Amino acid sequence: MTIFDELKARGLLAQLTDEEEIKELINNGKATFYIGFDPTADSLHVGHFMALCLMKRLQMAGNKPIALIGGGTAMIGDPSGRTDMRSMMTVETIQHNCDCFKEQMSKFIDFSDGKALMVNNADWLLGKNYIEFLREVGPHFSVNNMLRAECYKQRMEKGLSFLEFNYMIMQSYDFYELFQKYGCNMQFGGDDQWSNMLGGTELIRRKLGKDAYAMTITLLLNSEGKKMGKTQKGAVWLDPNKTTPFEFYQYWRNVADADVLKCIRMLTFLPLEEIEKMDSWEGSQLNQAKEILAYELTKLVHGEEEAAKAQESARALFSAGVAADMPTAELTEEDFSEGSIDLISVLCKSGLVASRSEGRRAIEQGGVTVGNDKVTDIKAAFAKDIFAGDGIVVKRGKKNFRKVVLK
RNA sequence: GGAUGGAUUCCCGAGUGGCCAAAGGGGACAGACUGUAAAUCUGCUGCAAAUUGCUUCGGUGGUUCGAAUCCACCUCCAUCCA
Repeated sequence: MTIFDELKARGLLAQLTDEEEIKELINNGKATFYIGFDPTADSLHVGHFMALCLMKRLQMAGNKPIALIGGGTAMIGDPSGRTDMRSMMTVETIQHNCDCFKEQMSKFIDFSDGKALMVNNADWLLGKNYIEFLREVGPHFSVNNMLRAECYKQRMEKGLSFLEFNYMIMQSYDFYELFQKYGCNMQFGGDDQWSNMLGGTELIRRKLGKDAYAMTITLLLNSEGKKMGKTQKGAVWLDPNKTTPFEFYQYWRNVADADVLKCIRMLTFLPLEEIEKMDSWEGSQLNQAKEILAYELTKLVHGEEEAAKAQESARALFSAGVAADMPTAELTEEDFSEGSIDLISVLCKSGLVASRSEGRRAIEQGGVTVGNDKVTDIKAAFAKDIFAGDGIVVKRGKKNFRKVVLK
């Protein structure tokens, strides 16, 4: 099976500028392609992960990836897919984020021996002179056309600043620059990037009279049409310090039935034949598929050892209620008065609830378990010795728990 | 620069002098049912020393016994005019 057919079978391909040409290039390892990542946070998240996987797949097929870090474009802020304006980031933050991105990416992509490149568009964008730049690219963009682009259309009602309006031009220039410098003939990205990417191919054609190609990958949406990889607490991060391997595992363990197969297909490297078998699974059997999905992804991001640990913990916790490797919270002597501590304090100190009011509520509604006992008395207090040694498992709801130990 | 309309809790959105910690919906959280899913039903959703107190309706100041609500100035946003 060719790489192109595989990408297609996995449902990754969304829009392509020239299907035949792109097929020819990537199947024969003749593509030098880039994907841009704007350093808007200090860690990559699940959305980036798809792009990294795509890079990896194409690299394995002999193509050369260029990871572009948007140290320059992040100064502008991409309005695509946004209904409000991004807050501007300071130069220092952007630089810090760039460094973090670099480190994380090297774990996925093989940058040795020039098999892949990493560049930062700050290197060529920041030094630009405004007037010169305008004369260089300005004539090739039609404002009329730009306003028709989907990414701006959505913003016409809510408002779009001139700053953000320029984002497309910057991204287009990146492609142009990479095309000339590295012979980069293709750009990939999320489907929301389509209009920005077309800006690049257009610019190359107009300025150089050459062809370049663009292809977008399907955005990973859940069955409700929302972007996956987001929780109410924010994104699901790849950095284990921001999202622990266990949390990461649980995120995928808990996806909706309707989304499991799609996720396995799009995100894992499992052979397609194997995935086809799962396609007929129904009902509670899908639970197995979720376990596979969670395990595979945790393995890709955090390594086999962490994945195994997360899986074990999850199994143990949900069947027996205790696991060897689980989030732990420590109490100190000062937390106790006269040798005991009240339950609301325990919930707060362990980070299971954000405020005492929330803790009180959780207890009143019967959502709190200490050890194996449900506790509904908000005044309940516990003696020091039950936290001694291995400590005791405190749960809020079914999926939030901490082992609470006396230090 | 001018005219008009706006800014309310996580989001949308009601409230236009006391009965307002602020309707309704969404989301989130907890419970029941389940398969760590979905749907459904119930509860709940500012903070705390919790039948009470404290802080909150873009910002600052003012009027008033009392302000999300009235006045002044400011900031930001949208629409139209230039």
